Amino acid sequence: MEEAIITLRRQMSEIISELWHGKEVTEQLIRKYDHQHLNQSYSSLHESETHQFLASKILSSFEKTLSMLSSSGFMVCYPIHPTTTSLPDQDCTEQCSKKRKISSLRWNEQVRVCPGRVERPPVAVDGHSWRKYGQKQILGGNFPRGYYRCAHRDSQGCLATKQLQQSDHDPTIFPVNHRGTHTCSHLEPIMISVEELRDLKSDHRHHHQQQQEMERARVF
DNA sequence: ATGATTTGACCCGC
DNA sequence: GCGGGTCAAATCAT
Ligand SMILES: [Zn+2]
Repeated sequence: MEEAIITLRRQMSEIISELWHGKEVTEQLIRKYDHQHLNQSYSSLHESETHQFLASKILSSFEKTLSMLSSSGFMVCYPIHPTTTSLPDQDCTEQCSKKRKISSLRWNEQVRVCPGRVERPPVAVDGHSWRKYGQKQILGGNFPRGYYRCAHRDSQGCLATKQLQQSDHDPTIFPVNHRGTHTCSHLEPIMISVEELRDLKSDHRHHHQQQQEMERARVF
């Protein structure tokens, strides 16, 4: 039983890596289409737009699958990749030596993204799901600072928060300021998903029964 | 219809 | 009053 779960975990992480890969390649494809669209190297503009539309459908299919896994309680971490790395920052140690309780839960990291992915901040690369709740221009910074909180704040009272602000000097660097650690559980949703699976199976049966009955009814 | 993002308003400490 | 952080209504996406 225990072993089966370990095996499942490993298989799931391979599946998730593959999904990330598909998502990434599709993003490359979309960028390529954008480029071609700009240069109008297509004879038909409609054809180009159709390709872009289909590619975006593929992308959202990958993203939907990933988010379904995530909301089912699986850790959907971005796999280690040569062009995308997350470096822990040094100063996370003892700037919090004062009387502050909360500050002990603060740390920084620098997320570097590949040059093609500079437009959108790398919010989900840590495997947690976040909700943006604010954005602000900060003095001396050209890029706005984005404020994110854990998506399970209401459902599980998780108070984890982070701020992202693209670096002015190197736009491929996104310094992240974490505030608070996650108290949300990933195990509970997994248990629930097992229950749901059972329900889904019976629902399916019912659905099939209903369908068969309807087919039968149509025949007669 | 539901859920997520956007964005100006609002709040709080200095 | 000013700058940084959060709220929430309007808007956007699915
Ligand atoms: Zn959390």
